[in-house]
Amino acid sequence: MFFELKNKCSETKARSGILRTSHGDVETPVFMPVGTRATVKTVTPLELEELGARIMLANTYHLLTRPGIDVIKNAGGLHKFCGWHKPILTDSGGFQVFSLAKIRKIGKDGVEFSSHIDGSRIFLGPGESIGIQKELGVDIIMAFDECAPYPCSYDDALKSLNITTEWEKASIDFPIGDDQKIFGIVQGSTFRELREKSASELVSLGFDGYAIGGLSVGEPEELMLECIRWTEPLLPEIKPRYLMGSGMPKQIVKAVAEGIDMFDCVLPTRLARHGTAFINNGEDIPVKAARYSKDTGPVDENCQCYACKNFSKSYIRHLLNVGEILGIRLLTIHNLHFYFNLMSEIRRQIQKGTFANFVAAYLL
RNA sequence: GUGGCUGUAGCUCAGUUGGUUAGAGCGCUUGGUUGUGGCCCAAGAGGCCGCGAGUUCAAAUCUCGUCAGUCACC
Repeated sequence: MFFELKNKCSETKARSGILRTSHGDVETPVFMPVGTRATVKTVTPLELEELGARIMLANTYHLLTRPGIDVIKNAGGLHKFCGWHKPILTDSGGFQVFSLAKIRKIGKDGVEFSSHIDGSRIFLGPGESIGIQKELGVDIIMAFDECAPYPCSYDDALKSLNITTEWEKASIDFPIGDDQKIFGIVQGSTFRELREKSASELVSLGFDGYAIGGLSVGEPEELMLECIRWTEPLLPEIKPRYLMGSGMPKQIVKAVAEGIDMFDCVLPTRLARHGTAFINNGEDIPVKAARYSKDTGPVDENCQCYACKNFSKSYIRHLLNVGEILGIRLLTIHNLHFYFNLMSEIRRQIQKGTFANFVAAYLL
C-alpha cells in the first residue's frame, strides 16, 4: 500500500503515517524541501539527508527549460542525474507557466508560452507534463493544473477550474510507471462551492493522493485554513493530502491540525539566502541586520544544527554581508534543520497523542 | 619650507554661469516575500556642505584666513 495511516489525533484532524515508495519510506506529516532545478540550493544530497529530508521536490517546468529532458534521460533519470536516491516529487509545471512565463495561450489541451530563459516557444499540457515526469522517473507525479491568482472573481475561478479539471482527467489517463504515483490538485480559488466541486470531481477520478493548490498566493491565512476545512472532509482518509506551497512554521502546525500530511515551501531556503533565520516557535530574525554584528551567540540557543553549534550570528552576518557563499549555506542548513525538526516534533506529538496540547503551546 | 590637489550622509562620490526644501549608489532601520531568479519591492532614519570671516537680495558654489589629508619639489 502506498500510504499507511498510523495514528490519528483525537482532538484535531492531525494524522501520522508512512508513504511507501520504491526509493524509500517517508514518515508523515512531512516537509519536502524545494529543489526546483534538481538541487536544494547550497546543500548536497548527503547533507540534506543528514538534516532529515526524506523526499524532495523538483520542477518539470524548470528542468524542461534547462537542462532539457533528454539530458536527464541520458543520465538514467532524475535520481541518478542529481545524486538524490530517496523519493522525488515533481511539480507539473502548471504553476510556473502562470507565475514565470511571459506570453501564453491557454487552450483545451494545454498552454503555449515563451521560456523565461530564452523566449523560445514551449507547449505544455497534461500529456506533455505527465510524460516528462514519467521520463524523469520520479516517485510522485503531480497532475497538470492551472493556479488561479488571488483575488479572483467567481467566474474566472470557475473558468479556471473547468480547464484544470479537464487537464486533470487527461493527466490521470496518461500511462505512468508501475512504481510511480500521481496526485490530483484541488483548485477553486477561495470559493467554497468550487473547492467542493473540485474535490469531489478529483476523488471520483481516483488519484493516489490529493493536493490542495491555489493557496498561499496572497490570501489571508484564515481564508487559507477555511479552504482546507471545506476541502478536507471530501478527501478519502486513506489517501495522503498535500498542501502546496505552504508555509510558515505556525501555518504548517495549523494545517497539520486540519488533516494535511505533506508540505513544501521555499521559505526556509529562500529566506536563508536573504539573510533571515527561523527561531523558537517559528519567529524569524534578520541575521543580516547590523544589530547582530557583535552578537557572539548562535542563531538559536536551543538549536542543535551544525551552524548553531559552531558559528555565531556575528560571523554569519559577516559572511552574508560580504557575500560569502558559506553565509547562506549555514542559514540554509539552519532553516532546513528547523523545519525538519519541527516536523519530527509534530509526528512525535501525534504518535504520543499530545498533539493538541503541542499546538496550543506552539501558537502562543 | 614652497607649490599643487582634496575636504558635501556611516562609506564612495555628484552638485551647471551663485538661485526654491543639498542629491545618488552602497550601507543602516522597518515592513513585504509561501507548488524558488543567491533576488526584488515599499517606506524611513541619517548633513554646522572641515572651521572662521567677507562679498551678495541670495554662498556647498566667489574672496581671504585657518585646520586636516595628500602629492611634487627643495
